[in-house]
Amino acid sequence: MARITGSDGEKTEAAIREAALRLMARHGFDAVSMRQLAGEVGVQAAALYRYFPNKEELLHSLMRDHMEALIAAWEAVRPASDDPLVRLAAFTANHIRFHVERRHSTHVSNMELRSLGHEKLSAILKLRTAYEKELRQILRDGAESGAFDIEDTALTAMAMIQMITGVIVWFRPDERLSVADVTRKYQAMTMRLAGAGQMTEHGHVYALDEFRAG
Amino acid sequence: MARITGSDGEKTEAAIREAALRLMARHGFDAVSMRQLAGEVGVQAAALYRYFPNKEELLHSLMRDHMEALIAAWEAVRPASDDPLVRLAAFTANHIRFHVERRHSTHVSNMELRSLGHEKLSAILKLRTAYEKELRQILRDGAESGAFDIEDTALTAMAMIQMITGVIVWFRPDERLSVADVTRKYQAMTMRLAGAGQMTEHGHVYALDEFRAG
DNA sequence: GAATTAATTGAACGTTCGTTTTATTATGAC
DNA sequence: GTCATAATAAAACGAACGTTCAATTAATTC
Repeated sequence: MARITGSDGEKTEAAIREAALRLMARHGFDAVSMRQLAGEVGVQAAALYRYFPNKEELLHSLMRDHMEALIAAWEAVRPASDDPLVRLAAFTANHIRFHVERRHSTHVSNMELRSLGHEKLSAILKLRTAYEKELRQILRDGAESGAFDIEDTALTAMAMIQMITGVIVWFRPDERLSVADVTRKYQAMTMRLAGAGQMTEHGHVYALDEFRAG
Repeated sequence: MARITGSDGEKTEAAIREAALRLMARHGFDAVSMRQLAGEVGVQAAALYRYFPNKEELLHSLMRDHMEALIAAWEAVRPASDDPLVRLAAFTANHIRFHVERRHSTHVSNMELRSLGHEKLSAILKLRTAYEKELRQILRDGAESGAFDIEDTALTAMAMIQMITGVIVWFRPDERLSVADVTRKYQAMTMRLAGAGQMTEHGHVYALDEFRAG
């Protein structure tokens, strides 16, 4: 036997990606075999090689998609305003929303970098650096304009990103807090880290609904 | 051939632990084979089974050691003072020093939890929770006494831990910043997150040398 | 210096891995 | 309907995996 009734290339590829993210997020890249992945999709292992030349390419493709989607999501909501507070609030909200919605691909992208070869690793890190640069620029602008009070912008940017990415470690959407709650609280914390504390006292921009909802 | 001149059980076990941490931190638990590990130690794979009954037990042992050492390190430097600022500064300094000094075991302990079975995972998480509870208590005491201004202590504690643990992602001890520099800057950031900003303006306790040096 | 114990080797076990090859079938175009 | 092609199955490849076991030797004990 070979081709099965109702099979469809595009659907199969999407199913492979989804299953790969889910399985690899839970068990890790190495612990997921091509047979197990194929079984989850309802297909034979050999069929996977019609869509990805090998296992590492599959991982790389998943990670590239993740990073490109993250950057695209940010570019879609990036405020026209040049107010650093508005921009930082928007960045935080977008980052949290994206990572909560894509917890599987976030886990894979954050944990499996070491399973990539040199060139593929560099390609992913390049995207990551470009994204982090956005935050650094916001902080630098805010520090220059006096809106923020920051001792070390590079270090603060790293600390912020680690803090807000960490949401997915403990956050479960069906608990006491909604995504909107968490976003608001993390926005308040990034403002504190940026030294924008004095602005919070008169009910400020970064609590606007557009950033709360993400 | 069998036993080799100069061989010694204790030294071999220590060498196995060290090599396992180094290799697993770099390549991941699954990607390190018992043969590769044995080769790094200068021994045959079968010799490893004299010290650890299997690969999972080895991982569990490494993680348990890591967590117990972390808790012991904190108990050794925990201030007698009940000033929340002093305690938070000490916690931050100890956490950063410990994780920078043990970056390999930190990576393994943070990344390979999913390679543990149910019971072993629970045992490690129990230790982790006990450690995190220390920070939560500091924040709660500070919030009650008015030294801190915190909206959500549990969430703030998680955010803080993620932030300060993240140091090992980017920090390399031979760069522009010393461990003391990084510690001081992260202490300032945890104080901001705790809402203790007003205290920093009169050159406060948490900049004392004992916490800077760790 | 003989007996015992601790430490290790080397070979082997069955299993699973990523991947390739070849054959087979459903689908879409004409 | 025929035909090309896209999609998959089934079987097989060698290599590597974690682990076990019997044999062997260094160190220790008496």
